[in-house]
Amino acid sequence: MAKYTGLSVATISKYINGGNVLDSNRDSIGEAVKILDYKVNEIARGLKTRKSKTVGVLIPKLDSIFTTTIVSHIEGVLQENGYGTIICDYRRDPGLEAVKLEFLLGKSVDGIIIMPLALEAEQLQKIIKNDIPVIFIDRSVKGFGSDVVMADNLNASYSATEYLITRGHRRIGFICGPRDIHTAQERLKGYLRVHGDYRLKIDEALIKYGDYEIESGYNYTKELLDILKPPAAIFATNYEMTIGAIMALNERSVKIPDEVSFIGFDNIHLADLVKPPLSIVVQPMRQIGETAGSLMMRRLKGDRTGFPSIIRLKTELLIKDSVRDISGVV
Amino acid sequence: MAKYTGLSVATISKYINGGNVLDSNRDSIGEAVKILDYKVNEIARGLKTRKSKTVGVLIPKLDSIFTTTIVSHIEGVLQENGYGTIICDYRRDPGLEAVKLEFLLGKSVDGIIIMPLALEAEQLQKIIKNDIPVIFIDRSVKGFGSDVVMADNLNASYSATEYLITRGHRRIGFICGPRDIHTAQERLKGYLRVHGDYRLKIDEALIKYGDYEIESGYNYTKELLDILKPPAAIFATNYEMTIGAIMALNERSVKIPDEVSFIGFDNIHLADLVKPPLSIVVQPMRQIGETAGSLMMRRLKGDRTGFPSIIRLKTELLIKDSVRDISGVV
DNA sequence: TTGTAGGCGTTATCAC
DNA sequence: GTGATAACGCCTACAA
Repeated sequence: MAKYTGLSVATISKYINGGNVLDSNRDSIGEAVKILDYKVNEIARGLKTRKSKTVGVLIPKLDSIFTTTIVSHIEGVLQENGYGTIICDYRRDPGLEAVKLEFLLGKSVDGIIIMPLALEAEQLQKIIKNDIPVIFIDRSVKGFGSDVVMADNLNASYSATEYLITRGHRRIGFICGPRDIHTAQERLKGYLRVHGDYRLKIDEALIKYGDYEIESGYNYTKELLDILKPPAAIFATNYEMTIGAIMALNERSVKIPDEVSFIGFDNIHLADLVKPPLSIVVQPMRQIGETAGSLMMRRLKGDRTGFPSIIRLKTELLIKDSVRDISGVV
Repeated sequence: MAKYTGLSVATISKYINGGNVLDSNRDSIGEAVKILDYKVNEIARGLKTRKSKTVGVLIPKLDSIFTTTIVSHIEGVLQENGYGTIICDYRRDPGLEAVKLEFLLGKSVDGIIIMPLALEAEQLQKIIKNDIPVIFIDRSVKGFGSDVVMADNLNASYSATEYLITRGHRRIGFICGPRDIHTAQERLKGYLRVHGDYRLKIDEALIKYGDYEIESGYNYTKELLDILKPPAAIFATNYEMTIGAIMALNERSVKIPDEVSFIGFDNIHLADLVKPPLSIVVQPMRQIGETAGSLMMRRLKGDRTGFPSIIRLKTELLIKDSVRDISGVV
């Protein structure tokens, strides 16, 4: 480039980075760019600026529509801002989680967005020595103060359960996630709190701790159906377990909502796929992704306003036909 | 590092890259690595070696389980080989498709895996001037000779249709993908060929060209139900359109398989979610991903055996209860 | 406004 | 086996 135009690399660098250059030179450089099909070498630039214009996204699994939808929107926001996204999937493997995080850092990402599983604050602290922005999505890491973008899981669960209660249901089966996962804890809290608020007794037998996988939704639904006094309604608290639950209900030919009322989670398409259409809790995946993306952009620009901010996004309870109103009946 | 150990950078470089170093030096460097928490700067290395140890994956959309499952397995294979993956989603936007491709190249990826949409050979040729390996998945780009890993769409569709035919169905509604997409063309060919092989007439009214989205599955299913002589069976040829079709069938309260037999596509979970369990064509997503990943690794290592190879992976027809056998009845 | 020179962290090529 | 030294392509003082 320098040779072609007869100018120095400094001038050209200025041109590239929008500095002041004589019009005549501007033109000739512009022409050279075309002719030589010049592209800045981001690698070389990164070496100098210590920025890669890339953020890493670390997620538990690429096969969950919840996660990928969020990631997709994060990616969209970053892309608009000239940033690339490296997506890493740690397959819900706590070992891999740390490994991949290091991998990401090794790629010199400028920031990192994590949906953590078993990561601990200490580990994180050690791995991320340089202070690049870290944003958690969906869950946070206890003891590691950083931005978090998540759904308001407690109230999501509260509302859904409340909906069942106000329709006259008293024995509500609750298929919860793992005890050590934050979202699951919150959803459980919602369930418990609404029972308290309505002065209803909790029957521990109705609470099943699954692992957010299809299998456990399937198995625990069956278990719920098999207990002595089976629940009149079942609430599954994530997408996969909702699928599992429906499978079990189908297999047993349990009529929804006549025999059991049901509320599921997460997938809006699911709602209409099943007969009858399912009432579900819908998480604002798009909003989570976009919020995380733009927050990351702000942090990247050095804006630390409100750090660490915990952003809780409202969920929506999509009402369809899977809940029977027995409030009048009772 | 050099300063700390008193050795030259050259020696250290050799150590890092596994060259011969005196045992004593080996130890002192090893110690320095620990103390200084040394990490190779991949950026600087990349600048020198012109390799980023990263491959780009360009996909139409992150929200399709078909795509993400494949990507997940690609990523797994690459990771095992020390390679990173940059995933780019072009949102089924032909404009973005080229943009993101350039973006990927800008990141100096060493190889690129593409699930193309509207990309043309010429464009590709222009964008990818340096000859990094390119592997297509699911579909290829006409006129651009490169490796392709895909499902055997023709036979997948042939078998599914044949299954319907041998069960006595003659009027089979076919919800096809866009005419200009290769997978759709192949699936259509399968449908046509089996009709030929069984000497059955084709009724054009039964073939609907959707766009692989839920909406079109929904609409065309309704259209099929509304024609004068509606089909006895419907075959939807991708995941999204299968969902749409089921929604339409549910909405109309059409009984499967009593009133209409049905075969769907792609999602194994779907099969059991719906009542009755659906017979579906299952694509070997894992295999596609792993094959593409390891093929990429081979190409990256300079092994050009069999280039360009077109790998067609067998699909499976998962038989459940959504097809009625009327062969005896007729 | 433009050019020169030095450096970012690494690898490659020589001598030694 | 080791150490200077020159790249890699870019950015940034600082000097002209």
